[in-house]
Amino acid sequence: MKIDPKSSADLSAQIAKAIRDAIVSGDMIVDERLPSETELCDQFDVSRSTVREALKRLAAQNLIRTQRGATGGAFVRRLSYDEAQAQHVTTSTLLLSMNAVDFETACEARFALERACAPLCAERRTPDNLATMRAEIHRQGQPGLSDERFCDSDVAFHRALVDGAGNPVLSYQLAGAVEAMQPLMNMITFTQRDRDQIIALHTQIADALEGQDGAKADTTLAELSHYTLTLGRQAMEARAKRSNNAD
Amino acid sequence: MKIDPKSSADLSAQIAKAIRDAIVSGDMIVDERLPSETELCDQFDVSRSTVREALKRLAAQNLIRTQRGATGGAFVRRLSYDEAQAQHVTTSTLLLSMNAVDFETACEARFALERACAPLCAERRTPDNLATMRAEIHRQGQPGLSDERFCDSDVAFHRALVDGAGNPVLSYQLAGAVEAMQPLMNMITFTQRDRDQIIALHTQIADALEGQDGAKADTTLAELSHYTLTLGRQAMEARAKRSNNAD
DNA sequence: TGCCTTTAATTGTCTGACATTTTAAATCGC
DNA sequence: GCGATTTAAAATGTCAGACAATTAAAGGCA
Repeated sequence: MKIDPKSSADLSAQIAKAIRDAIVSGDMIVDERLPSETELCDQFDVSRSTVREALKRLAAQNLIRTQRGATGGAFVRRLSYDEAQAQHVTTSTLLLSMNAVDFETACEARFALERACAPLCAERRTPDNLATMRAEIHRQGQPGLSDERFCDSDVAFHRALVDGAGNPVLSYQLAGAVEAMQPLMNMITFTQRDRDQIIALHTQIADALEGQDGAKADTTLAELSHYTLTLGRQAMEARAKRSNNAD
Repeated sequence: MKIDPKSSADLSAQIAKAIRDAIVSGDMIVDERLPSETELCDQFDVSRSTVREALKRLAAQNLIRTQRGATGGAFVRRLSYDEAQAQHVTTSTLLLSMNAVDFETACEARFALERACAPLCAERRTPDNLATMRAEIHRQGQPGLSDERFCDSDVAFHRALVDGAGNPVLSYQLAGAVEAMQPLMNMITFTQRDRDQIIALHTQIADALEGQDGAKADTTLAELSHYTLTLGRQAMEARAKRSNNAD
């Protein structure tokens, strides 16, 4: 583990990279202890502050955990699905908001990926998955539900669908697409008619999955995708109109 | 922007979280300058080392960039697709390796997602996309190509397919699934017969996409998925046998 | 043996200093 | 007055040393 003395980058960034490479390449395994801060100072010939900044960088990426005390130190951390997912959702959300991704692009990506789960979910969905979907559908029909809560429930419904595929890697990958859409969905005002329509489609999807009819689930998802796209377009137009009037 | 004095977590982690929340929520916008380190010391009532550790955490997540000099400081950074993708690939790869995800799960996820791109790609693929695919197919057929290079080319082919859907969000999401599979694929030894088979399927896929036949592309991808799964199973069995013999 | 104290190792935080980089202001020469 | 040069100031990057807090192990005592 060495750093390039000619590089112009921050020392802490170089050191973090060196250690990260060791972890990603498998040179360091899960729960292995890194050298103590003092030892790292000697190894890289830098001060303790610099080493600490490097370690904080790794900690921010969930690559290490630290423990105080006599047998403490920094340890390679096992990246859990939940953490990876949370990280992925944050990154995806930021990516969409910072790059002004339009509703249609995000929506297309989300439903394309989600439809990929439909056949697997139809095959493997558990009673638990179905119960979650039914519960969310019920929640979506409750009067007085705010648009934001309606969206929350929508996300929960779709996550149940994705989880129903019984493939944690798939769930992890899709969480980014589904959850990152939420801020965009929150721009939409759902009329009662919109909600009824969406609930009807959700019910059809749940029915199809319960009946293990993957093809039906897929076509209904396509319908839902199309409908959501229409709602999104209307919302964006209304938004554009409002901002024009405001000028 | 405040931190909880009762929290037991590291101060630098708390400060990083406070700033991160401000960025993610949109309170701070792209290219906005954060207070200087000295100002942050005053705001949070901590030392400069602590503030710096917090800033390094944010830098590690590509949320800020820093600049030295009189008008320098830390600025909210626009997260680019490339960075987000690189981050996503690293996380996905680590997730798979650290959690000993089996070949079948990863393979299933990858092809399910990839098949989601097929119809879009058939519709929108550019001559450029097709040229890349053909070039990679040609590369895959060259004699003396190492297994690793063959895998590289395989990934490049599939990335061209994904990019052909013309949806950057989709490309970003799928990069994680496709690239993270590579270490697992690298465990496979591809015989000449395996390669011929894969090349034939790749050619069929490219033909289907060129002819804008999404359904054909999809079914061929399904075939390829099945075939890859078989190869993976064989490789895992061979590996298990070897490790048994080694005992 | 079992409980308590001490000790050592390690990370967390603070303080102060100096180096480096970059911009803006001040100065100088004309 | 204007352009070039010098200087100053502001900011991050790095270093050194100190002390606090935490934890586990070693040692001591009944």
